[in-house]
Amino acid sequence: MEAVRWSRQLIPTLREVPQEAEIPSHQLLLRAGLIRKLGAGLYTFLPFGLRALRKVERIVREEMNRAGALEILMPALHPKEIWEQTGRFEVLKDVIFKIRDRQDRALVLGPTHEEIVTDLVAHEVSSYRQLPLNLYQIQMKFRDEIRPRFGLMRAKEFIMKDAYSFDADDAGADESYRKMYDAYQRIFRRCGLRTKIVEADTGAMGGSSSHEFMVLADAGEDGLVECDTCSYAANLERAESVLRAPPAFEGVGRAVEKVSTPGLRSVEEVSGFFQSPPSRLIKTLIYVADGQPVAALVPGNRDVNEIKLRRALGTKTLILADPVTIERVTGAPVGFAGPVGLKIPVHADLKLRGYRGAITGANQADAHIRHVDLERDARVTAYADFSYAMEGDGCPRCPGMLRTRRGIEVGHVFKLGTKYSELLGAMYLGADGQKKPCIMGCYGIGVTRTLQAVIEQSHDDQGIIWPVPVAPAEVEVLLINEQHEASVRAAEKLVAELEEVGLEVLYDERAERPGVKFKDADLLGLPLRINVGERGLAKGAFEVRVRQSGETLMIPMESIVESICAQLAELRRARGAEEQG
RNA sequence: CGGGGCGUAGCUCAGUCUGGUAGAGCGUCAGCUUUGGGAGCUGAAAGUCACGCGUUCAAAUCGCGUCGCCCCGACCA
Repeated sequence: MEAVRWSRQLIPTLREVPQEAEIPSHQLLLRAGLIRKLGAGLYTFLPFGLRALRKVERIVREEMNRAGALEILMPALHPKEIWEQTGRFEVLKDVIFKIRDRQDRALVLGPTHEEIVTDLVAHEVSSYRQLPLNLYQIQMKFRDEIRPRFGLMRAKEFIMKDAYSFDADDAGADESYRKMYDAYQRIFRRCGLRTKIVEADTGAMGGSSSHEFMVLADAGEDGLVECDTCSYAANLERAESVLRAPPAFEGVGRAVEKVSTPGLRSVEEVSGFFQSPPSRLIKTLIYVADGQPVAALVPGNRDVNEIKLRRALGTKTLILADPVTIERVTGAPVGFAGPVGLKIPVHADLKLRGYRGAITGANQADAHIRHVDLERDARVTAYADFSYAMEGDGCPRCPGMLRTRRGIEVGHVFKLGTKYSELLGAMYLGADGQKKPCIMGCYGIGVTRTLQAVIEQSHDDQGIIWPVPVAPAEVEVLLINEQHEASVRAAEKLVAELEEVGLEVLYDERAERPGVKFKDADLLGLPLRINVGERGLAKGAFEVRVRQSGETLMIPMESIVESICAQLAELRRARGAEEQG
């Protein structure tokens, strides 16, 4: 095989940080010459970016196959009708790219494939003997994101591995789910990623149970909580939490008192005026749920989690009321709503249970009331958990405390039930002769996002530090002086020997100064680098530099291949061990 | 969609307030020199100053409009 020579490759490294990139992984993808932008959320993979991507894909394939899933490839273009059959064209209309062919037929660019795979199975599966079945593909998805950002992290088109399981009964579906859950752990571990598995909301997908695989990173787009004591962890959209002790405020037992608060609308303004912590306020938000106004109450220091609130209310739609509605419902302009005397249903967050001595709006312009005892003074329709969990809240499962983190969602597994199989007719005939819908699960991995997450989690201020299994090549041979003939001969022989034992080698023989090549090597971040120069040759040795640790070793020329293989094995092993811990 | 920022050479940016005909560093090309952490010297190429309309004797610079990109928010599988 012809050696991969840097001078014959396209690895356009950048000395400076491109203006377009904010977070480390995005900057490094560009600076290391792995990707280039075409437009917002649209990227070209350059040769070395593609090599790393293929490595991730290979790991995903191997583990999916090992778990018994079958690879297929579905179309990216879908007739619009199939999306209308499940009602998801309406649900997803904002993110679906819609196009028309020359016959003016409506098509969409597939944002996901539940409908397509279910339609396939509806046609091809008819007996319980064909189940369980798990079909997957690795393919480009298209989503008209509201805001693409951070390079590959949230793009308009991205590569996804999506798998869909079909089972005859719940026990089988649970087993399929578990297999995928296990496979995902193996996949991310092999990619060198530390992931946190969290309970998640099922969102537009529908279904019952769901877990997300999160890569912890400050630049992550998702919030999550984890318990410092037990294994509880959840996406912030879903996270439950408890207040250990109801707060005790002064003024408990006294009668409600109206206080003039001209122009003070926000929690900050009001709590400042009363010299009270924001948690003492009861924040009252007016929503319109399925067309009906409702009040939602949360402690003043917390925000309403609308996903949890909608679930608690059991409504399809939930939007914050407009100022006109608020004034009509509360009798006061925005900023002075309170639960006392409201004529609409009042839903209170669980953390407000037992709130006494609280402050809230008076439902009258420029006035608040204090000494409010929620039970005594207001008619609360129902209590439910619909505020966002916060750092320091109690764990819902144990006496521990919750911490908040940020993460990148790289994988998501769902139990879907029979929603799609019923709508699209994916039925099978059971042993009992009964026709039943397949029980489905779906399982996604953002492949391109995973690649970026690896970089986000594994870099230093000099560049990328590739985990061996996903590195675009395993070893870089760096020729220090391309005009020194003995060095050239030694380097080329070395490259040939390394390739002989099956290693992937990048040979930097460019006519550049050593410093340039060193900097580029650190930036590109291949696990091991061998410097070939006069200094080492004089001692009959090669200088090996380990990217991760930064340590430099002098290895005798005769044992170099053996040493490199051993060190790569060690690097793989160390990463794996880290995962166990 | 709301808020903010930006758009000048391949990249990073100055010049815009106060209008006078295009700049720097890096990169590229040629040559010399140099070769262990982004060298030095000499020379060269390279920009319809995002686009359009307007104001003006004169527009990168002022006005209006459009497009693109980035960030924050809302949203999100």
